[in-house]
Amino acid sequence: MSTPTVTRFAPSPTGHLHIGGARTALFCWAFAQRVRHDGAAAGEDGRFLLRIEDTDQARSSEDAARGILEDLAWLGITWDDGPEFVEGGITRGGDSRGVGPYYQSQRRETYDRFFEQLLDAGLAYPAFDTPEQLGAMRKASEAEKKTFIYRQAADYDHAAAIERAKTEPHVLRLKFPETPITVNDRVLGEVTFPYEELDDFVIRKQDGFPTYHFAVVVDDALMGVTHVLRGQEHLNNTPKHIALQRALGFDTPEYAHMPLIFNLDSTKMSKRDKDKAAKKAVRDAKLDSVASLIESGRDRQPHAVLDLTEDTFKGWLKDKQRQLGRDQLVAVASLLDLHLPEIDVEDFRAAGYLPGVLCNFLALLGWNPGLKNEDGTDLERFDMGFLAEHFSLERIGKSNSKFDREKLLAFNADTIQHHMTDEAFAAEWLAWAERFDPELASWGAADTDRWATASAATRPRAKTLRDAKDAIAFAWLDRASITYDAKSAKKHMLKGEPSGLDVLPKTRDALAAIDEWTPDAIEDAIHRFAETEGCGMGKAAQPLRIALTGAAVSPPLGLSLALVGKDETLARIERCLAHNFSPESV
RNA sequence: GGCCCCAUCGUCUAGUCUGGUCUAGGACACCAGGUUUUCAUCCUGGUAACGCGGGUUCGAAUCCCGCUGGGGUCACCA
Repeated sequence: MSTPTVTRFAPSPTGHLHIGGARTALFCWAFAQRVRHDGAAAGEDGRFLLRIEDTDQARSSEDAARGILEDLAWLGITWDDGPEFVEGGITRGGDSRGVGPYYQSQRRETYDRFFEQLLDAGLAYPAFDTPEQLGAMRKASEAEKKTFIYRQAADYDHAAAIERAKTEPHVLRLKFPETPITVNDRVLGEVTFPYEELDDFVIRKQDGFPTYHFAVVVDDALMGVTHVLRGQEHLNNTPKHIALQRALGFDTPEYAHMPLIFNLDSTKMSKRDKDKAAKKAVRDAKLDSVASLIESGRDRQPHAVLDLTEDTFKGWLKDKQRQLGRDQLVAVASLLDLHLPEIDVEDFRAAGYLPGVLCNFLALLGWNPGLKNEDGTDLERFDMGFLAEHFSLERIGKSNSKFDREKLLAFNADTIQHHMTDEAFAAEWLAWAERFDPELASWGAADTDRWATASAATRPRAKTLRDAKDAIAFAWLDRASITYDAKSAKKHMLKGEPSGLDVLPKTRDALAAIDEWTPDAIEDAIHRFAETEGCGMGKAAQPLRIALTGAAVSPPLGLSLALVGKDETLARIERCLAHNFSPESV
């Protein structure tokens, strides 16, 4: 077998997986999959590698790394090489090629070896400038309206510096070769950077850890990465990486820099957006204390807001910079009935989006299959398998795109409503609830038949797994607390001859006579009733809906009544009949 | 500000490499009708774009130049 084509995704574990990172990972995955798919017969392999870039000691965490692995797994993005992750009997990652470890913090000796090599060859050198000195140099350059470029001093004495480095804190810098560097990008074409713009950047920090630039180049080379797909924000880093590869004697991989993703209003999609939205909502509601916030959401659980002190809260409100924790933001949002913008993969998951839909939509941001459907419309709905077969660098666009949540929502709704069976939906919905709505999950698990009915009733109306509950909220209503919507009651209960109130008792009797309380039997009974009564479906159905839910809206009656149960249905009808619907009272 | 990248409907985009078949197509959103026992769905129709200015050419959304606009980047972060 020939040398495999290897792509890699290398997140730094400083938080959840950002939606932009998810797209990068998706493209890397798809590219490797395509090679594997097309090259299988020829003995070629495509591999997707995952590496954790935790060289920033202060900001990295094991929890974050674990979270990113989970997010990727949920999306359906599998990695061939990398941290091992076992879930549902499926193992992702592992070190079958023996090029690990995949945490950069565990690769220190490797980096040290290459630092040594560079130092011996005089291609890298110790530098002793303090942050203060560097700051002053930058300031001086800025005063001259020039970009600060760090260069080795003309009288630099390498041997002396090496000696001095034995006892003094220092960083290592690359002696940048005096030549322009051309990046041959698979998306953007040839891009040349003049030597004058490139400086002797730091490759080893004072704490001994490699900088990103160094680690990424060494690891990519040693791990056999052949194709580097990353965001366009890295384009300016590429000449540095190429210079390093040359100094170290590595091959330069293929590069493909992809366009960036922004919010609809052109701002960056940032974790901060959520905090901003919450802050604005709290201010708009003129709530200036935790107590008033909890008061405003009276009937909701305060959850994590409770651990907020008044001081913290007030400080947060006043200070643009200060941010609340994730759980606290969620709590604030739920108290205010506020929809926070989804930024991280986890946000979309919590909001009830399907992973396949998210990937589909993400793939369309910057890539397009360029194919048509049979009816002549553009092909834009596809699954992971399609991506694995059709993804190509050539069809990646060059311009940035904006993330339109409306379209994502439309895709998600379409999939739930038109491309999913009730059974599949029931399973997905329950899995979602287990993670994000335990109360709903236990209600669902308690009665399988009822859950199936609930799923069948709500699926054709649900846009997300989260909003699925809305359409059948009446199932949980406490009978005594049902209030009848005045407008609907007037229209469907009082108007006409006969009025809804006249028909309802007879409808009740018809229902009471049903033996087998199933959606179909109920639906049949109501239809037969309307026919024999000659009153039309509207006259039979709408009063029932009002009795059941308090308003004239519900899923199809068979499903709605089956969901509520026979006894409860009849009880709600009785309560409704006992209610005073006189014109004055409604 | 220096350097670098980009530029088709409000948004995602097809078309650009290989100029004519583009009075620029699709999707989402929006508007107007229609179907339906409510809601949701569904069907039909509609509004809406080649940033500007120069070239090249018989002919330019497509090629070239300039301008404008947008973005990225200038750390001992990644």
